[in-house]
Amino acid sequence: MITNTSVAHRDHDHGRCLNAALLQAQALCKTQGAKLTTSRESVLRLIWQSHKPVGAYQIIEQLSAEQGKQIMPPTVYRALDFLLLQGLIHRIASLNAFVGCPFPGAEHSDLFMLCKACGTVAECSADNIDRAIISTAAKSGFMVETHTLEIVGLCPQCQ
Amino acid sequence: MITNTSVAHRDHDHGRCLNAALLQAQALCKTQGAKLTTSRESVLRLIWQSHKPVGAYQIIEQLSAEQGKQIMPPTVYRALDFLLLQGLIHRIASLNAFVGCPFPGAEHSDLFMLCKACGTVAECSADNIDRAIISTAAKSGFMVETHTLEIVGLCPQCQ
DNA sequence: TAATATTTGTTATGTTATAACATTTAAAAT
DNA sequence: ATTTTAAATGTTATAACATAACAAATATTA
Repeated sequence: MITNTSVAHRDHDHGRCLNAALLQAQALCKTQGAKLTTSRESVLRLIWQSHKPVGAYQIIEQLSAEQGKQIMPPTVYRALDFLLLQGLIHRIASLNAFVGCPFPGAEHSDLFMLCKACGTVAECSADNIDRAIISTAAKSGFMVETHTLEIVGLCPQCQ
Repeated sequence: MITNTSVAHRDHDHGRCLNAALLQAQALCKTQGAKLTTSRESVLRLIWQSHKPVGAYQIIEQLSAEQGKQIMPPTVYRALDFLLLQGLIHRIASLNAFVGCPFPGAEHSDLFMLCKACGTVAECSADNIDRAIISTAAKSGFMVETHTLEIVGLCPQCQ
């Protein structure tokens, strides 16, 4: 099991999360031959401003403010598509929002713990859950390809 | 484990699904003191036209055609809200679409198996997965309230 | 049958996301 | 170096999903 819960749902020096995410992104893109352009990196940085999922239009607004000119939706959605493709961010379907992936590059299934009090999200990859899902689906003859698991509740700090 | 996979993902007489769903809905609403009005029942019937999730605007379109007049979004969204509240339908977050609940009234957690080939969805409630989710979250000190689990893959018929 | 609560109708708008095509920038081939 | 090609970005418009706010009608209760 890998998870960032001990960081995301606790007090921590978030600058380190941000730094690590950007460095990892640069490294990952280099090995993949993918171009982490300025605009893409800006979007990634905004997403990593906290552990709370960020909506596309929030990004548009902040990016426009930063750059002193109106940024259009396609600009941001294209960056988001790129970041999703590279596995640098995830989309939280139940919120229509995006969050940084704490372990990009590493093979993992995604499970998100959304705290309904503070809004932060921790990610976790748990083999036992994956196995339970695959075997349960198999009982119905269903072949699993991917899955989305979003858990809502209270994080340790908010209980 | 309860599931409708042996129906949803197989050839079957769908008229029986539709009938059962409507009868169950009427019974459930009666015991709950909730009013299953004509308009609400129409929306439920449209959702149960198949095991494929239906978008709100698809419902608006079909309902408008049925009734020979333009139905407005709030009408449909209000019906959807009612049906969701009564547990008669579910929302599939990753698709922004709605699907009928095959076992309304029965206490169950929701797990959806979406076939990416034929588009049908089966629902399943599996204790082992629920337990795995709760215990995994607990390891992080996270208290689970609800969860959304949407599995994408191939149904038995489409493999 | 009057008062109240619930449901539905209506208008307008908010929010999220993409299509289509033009322009610019970067990379590869000559 | 310069042409060719591919990739990324800019721009305009619109599609798709969802709700706020208030008016009118219908059903329930007192």
